[in-house]
Amino acid sequence: MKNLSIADYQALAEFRYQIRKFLHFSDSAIERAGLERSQYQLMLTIKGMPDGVRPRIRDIADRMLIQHHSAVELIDRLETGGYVRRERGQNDRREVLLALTAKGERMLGQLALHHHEELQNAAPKLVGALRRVTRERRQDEGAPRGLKAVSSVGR
Amino acid sequence: MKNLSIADYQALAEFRYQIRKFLHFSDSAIERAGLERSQYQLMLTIKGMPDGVRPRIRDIADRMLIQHHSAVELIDRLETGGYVRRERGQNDRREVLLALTAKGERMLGQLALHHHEELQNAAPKLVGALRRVTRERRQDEGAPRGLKAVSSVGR
DNA sequence: TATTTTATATCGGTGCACGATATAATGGAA
DNA sequence: TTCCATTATATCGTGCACCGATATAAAATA
Repeated sequence: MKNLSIADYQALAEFRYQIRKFLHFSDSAIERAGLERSQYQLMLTIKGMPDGVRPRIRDIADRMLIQHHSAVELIDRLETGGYVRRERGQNDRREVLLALTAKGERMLGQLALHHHEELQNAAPKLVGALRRVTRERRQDEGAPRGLKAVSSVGR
Repeated sequence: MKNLSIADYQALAEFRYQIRKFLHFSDSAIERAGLERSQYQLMLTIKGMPDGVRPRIRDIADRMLIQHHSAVELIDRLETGGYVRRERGQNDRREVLLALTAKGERMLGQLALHHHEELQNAAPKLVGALRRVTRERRQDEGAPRGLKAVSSVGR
């Protein structure tokens, strides 16, 4: 079985760090807005559907890679907060079709914009970390930057 | 205030989906190995330290972007499982220096290799999604692929 | 009509992370 | 030396995300 080099471990660690940093940013932005962690992503998932498709709970669960009953719980809270609307399917009355309310649209708009801006900054480091993992380096990306968060280690 | 286009929302949603997919893969690989979600990352964080640095709990917490007492809990469970070793600092006896045990090294090696392989597949889509968010398209990446997980929507 | 399948919902439990707080060693300041 | 602020780690109780098991109800099929 092939083994990884120290550089590989460092690259993997760096990639996880970059993901965590982005999600950490995301979490605090969402929390400041008064939402829960996954509520933003569920709204984004609705909004990101092709064209004007009204997703069912099943579709949301698939896209978020969670069990449908986990999606149900999230949607319960989103509906309570007035961000999302449930509507029974016309043809198939088992279905629940989802849509953002006006309030949901506004909130999602703000948060998504904030995330979009952050990603303009964060993307290069994420891409760089991925390149390091796949060893697909390019000149213009330079060497891996030092582990800033633990620069205090030299004690 | 500038607004985002539908394509922007779709790009953001796609990026979140790709991250979730990777983390979902990660979670199941880790669970199959009998570990908890963050235990792998903590071990990886130790291993990914520059040179032979023995990190303190403080360093781990900084690098994982969690509170130090959250790191303490994780390390408690890792130590119980025999993956990580605590050692009091010589100079400063408040410090706890961490190291992987042989068992920890073996486990981390397997998991990291598995992750490394997966990233060879996943990286292009992640990079593509990031490019779409930053509008930095390149010809060889093609248009955003359809939302596979919800292809069932056309019902 | 009876049975199976599909869609959503409910319940109880686990892991991750947090805030508040405690313990204990260190480093200065008086 | 004594006192106090700082730093490092640990403990306790809490909330959210997600899960497995199970329930309800509509639809599809036999």
